[in-house]
Amino acid sequence: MNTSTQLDLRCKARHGNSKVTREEWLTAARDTLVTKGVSDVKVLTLANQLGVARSSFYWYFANRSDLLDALLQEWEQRNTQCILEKCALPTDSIAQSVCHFFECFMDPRLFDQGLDFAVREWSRRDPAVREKIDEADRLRLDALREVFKGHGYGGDEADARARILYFMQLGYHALDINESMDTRVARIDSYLIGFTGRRAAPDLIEQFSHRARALAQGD
Amino acid sequence: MNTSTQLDLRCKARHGNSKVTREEWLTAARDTLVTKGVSDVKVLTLANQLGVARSSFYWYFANRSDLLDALLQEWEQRNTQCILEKCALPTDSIAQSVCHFFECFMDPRLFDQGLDFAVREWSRRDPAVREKIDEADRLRLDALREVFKGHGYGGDEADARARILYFMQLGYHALDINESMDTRVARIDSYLIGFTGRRAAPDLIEQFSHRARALAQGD
DNA sequence: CTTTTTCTGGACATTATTGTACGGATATTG
DNA sequence: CAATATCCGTACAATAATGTCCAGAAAAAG
Repeated sequence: MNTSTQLDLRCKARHGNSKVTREEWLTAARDTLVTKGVSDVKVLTLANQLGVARSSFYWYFANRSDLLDALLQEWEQRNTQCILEKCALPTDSIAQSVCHFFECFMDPRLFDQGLDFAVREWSRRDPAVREKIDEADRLRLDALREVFKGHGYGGDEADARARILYFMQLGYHALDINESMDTRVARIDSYLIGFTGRRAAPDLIEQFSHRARALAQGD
Repeated sequence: MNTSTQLDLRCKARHGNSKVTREEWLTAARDTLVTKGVSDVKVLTLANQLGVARSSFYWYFANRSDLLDALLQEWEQRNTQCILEKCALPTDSIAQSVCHFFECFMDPRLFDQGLDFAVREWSRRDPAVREKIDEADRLRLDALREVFKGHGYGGDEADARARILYFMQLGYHALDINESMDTRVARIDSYLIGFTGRRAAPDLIEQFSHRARALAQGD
């Protein structure tokens, strides 16, 4: 408890009269962006949440727009990278590649689904944000298409399957379904047939299910 | 031109000093809900759009919440019904059933994709709306699962394929992709393989492509 | 033409949100 | 301890949004 307090003090209250850090403003703002949407990210609300006066905000940020810019930059750096990395992993089967892709969405430390969706919603009202989302989608779909092509699918089918897989994953989260990991894991066999058109090796499924349940526990 | 003017008069300005109708308030509100989200549906903005004073709004609606209730009711009556109807159509092949399902999303008179997505976004901030979205998703997925089961798929695979198909469709629109109908039709063959795991009859594809292009023209 | 019904517009009160100014509190530094 | 840099809080100003009140315009009904 004592060391933990010291650690807190090293992060917060590092200088002067500080009660909250810039990071805490950003975290609160990201939470609101994800749960309530960009138009509910308000300086007053965040200040009340953090228990400080509204004016303190303007020490860390020039204005509200400055805060939103920071959030967008955070998303831009994080979410696309892990998909591209998973797609680049060499595998023996298409099923294994698809499982790698799935891992992005099962481990909250990799791909932040809520943030991705929130930014997408935001993009519908802000052309600058829209441009960045479009580029992210293009990069991710390109990577997935190459994965299918690398496992012997023709250009057209690789493109269609990449889109089905990507849109399915996005659509799943857009619906904000509340399913347990067990429920999802139970369907992985059928999903892989649907996505790849081929039956996956049983040991791959076993391996993936094990890893999925471990991730669900560890978090 | 003359008859059209008469028709306008029969709808608008039916009584007293009227300049806009309740329907016009609703239409403007629906447009804003779809393009900008629920938090941008503001009485002042709508009044400016329609060219009347803000206070006129309160003749037609008790308050802002009353307007939003009306929009939700409109969505509830429209969007789920056409999916259930298309799923209930008897067919010779699963591919034909999937094509029927697709028709909902190709004909704007049937399923309003923008409205559906906007309500989904809205539901993330309003528990009452969330309940109605959940029920709609349940009904639609149930119907799709029965379609696959009716064409010989086992329970688990039918469930997985219903979800893939539904989430793919939702995800597609969530990403707000701008593709021409020609581009989409060119992929239908590969899509059907991905969704059903079976190759569709060539004449079915030809028939569906023809109908798709006709719908794109007529609108 | 008069009365009635229907709808609009301007004025007012209230609340929410953004942004600025400045004094003051607190830990760090010398 | 004194000086400094850092951050917070109160007060003020401006704008936008909601909702209410009521006079009055305009078509419909008599």
